[in-house]
Amino acid sequence: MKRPYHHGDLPAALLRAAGEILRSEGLPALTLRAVARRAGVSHMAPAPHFGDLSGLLSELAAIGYGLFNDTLRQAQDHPGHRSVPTATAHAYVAFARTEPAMFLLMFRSERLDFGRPALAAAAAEATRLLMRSLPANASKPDVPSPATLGRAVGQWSVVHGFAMLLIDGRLDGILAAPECDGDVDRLLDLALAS
Amino acid sequence: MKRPYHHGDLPAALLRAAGEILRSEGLPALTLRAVARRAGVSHMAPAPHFGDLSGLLSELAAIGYGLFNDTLRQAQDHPGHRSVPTATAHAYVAFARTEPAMFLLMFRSERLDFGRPALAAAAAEATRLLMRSLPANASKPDVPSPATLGRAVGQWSVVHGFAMLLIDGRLDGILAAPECDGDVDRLLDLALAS
DNA sequence: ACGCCTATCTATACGATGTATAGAACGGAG
DNA sequence: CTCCGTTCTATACATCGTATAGATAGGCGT
Repeated sequence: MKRPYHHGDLPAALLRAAGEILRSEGLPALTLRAVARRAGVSHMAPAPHFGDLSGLLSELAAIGYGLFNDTLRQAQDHPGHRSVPTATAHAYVAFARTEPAMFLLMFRSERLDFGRPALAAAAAEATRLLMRSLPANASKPDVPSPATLGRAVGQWSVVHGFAMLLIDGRLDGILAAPECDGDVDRLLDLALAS
Repeated sequence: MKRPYHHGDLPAALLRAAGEILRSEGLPALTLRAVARRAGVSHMAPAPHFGDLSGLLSELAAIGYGLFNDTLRQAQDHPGHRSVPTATAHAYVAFARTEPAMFLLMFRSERLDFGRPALAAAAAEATRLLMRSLPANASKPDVPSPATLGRAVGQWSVVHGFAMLLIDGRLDGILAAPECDGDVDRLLDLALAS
């Protein structure tokens, strides 16, 4: 049962290990050496595939954006009883709640390299999906009116800020209030209604 | 010109050095050893005063919240041509733009210890100021109506999300568009108008 | 005035991390 | 079959946070 010298598909195995560590132990535990340990290789094995740490984190974040985009797409295709923008907002917050560490990794650009094609494409697709959920400018869809632009940025900002504050525990006190009774979706609806 | 063995007021000197490093070199450069180096003491000198790293970061964040609260207060007392909530929003974003590293430190609770009285008090005062900028519930100011609660959380979320996305560079593409022409305040006004 | 006691600061050590480098093992091209 | 580049290992180094032990100084009781 000796592992062969060449792994076969080490990049995929490393990304899988990184994802597991990120989910189970959080962002601070996501180190290069820990990933290599979990994948059962030496701590310098990732180098030929990902370069340095930011390389691995960026590829992992690209995968995260892929899942994120899937979530947004599904919410927009099947908004249920909600409007499309509201459904998108709930999907956004739900992703941040389900995968908080991944969400933080994705929106913490300091350790990420957006020069990587995979990450750049996935992140661009995410913003495209977020902008799509808004009523387009009829005359020229490529050049949105200031009002449309403001609505897009405003919508994104509310949802992103809500998710960030929520993950950071800043809304815990408010969530405990009897008005929402710990119901995050209800509080989000209240916030969106303003 | 030999420095005495006992510094005199090492805690203040360390916090000053930490603030300088944070401003000039950013959050990742803010290490315990770097702070001690800049203050001219051994790297274990901070321990008796701040305990571990999170202690020093928390006290520095408390100072940051103090400046932040001053900014908010001044905007609310002298809103100028803007409404009080809008002036508060602009002050919020202006602080994040002027001191991005400090802003990130303050809203990155993972390395902070909110058990520290100074930090807990300063952060609580910040949320109080943010909630104050909204029309209070006339009948029972302590128990806000759901609509008021929603408006408070919504307002905070937009502004926080806008600031976070801005600092992270996520709005750079939109800012370059001709509608706002790089004017952050204008884009914020558009976002708030939605 | 004197001696101890505690807080403060230094020196040293240890494990962990990211990265650079050199060398070993493999796989495919000629 | 040989060579060569890719992949992986082994080792080394600087840096970080922290634990521990020892040096220094200021304050307090006597």
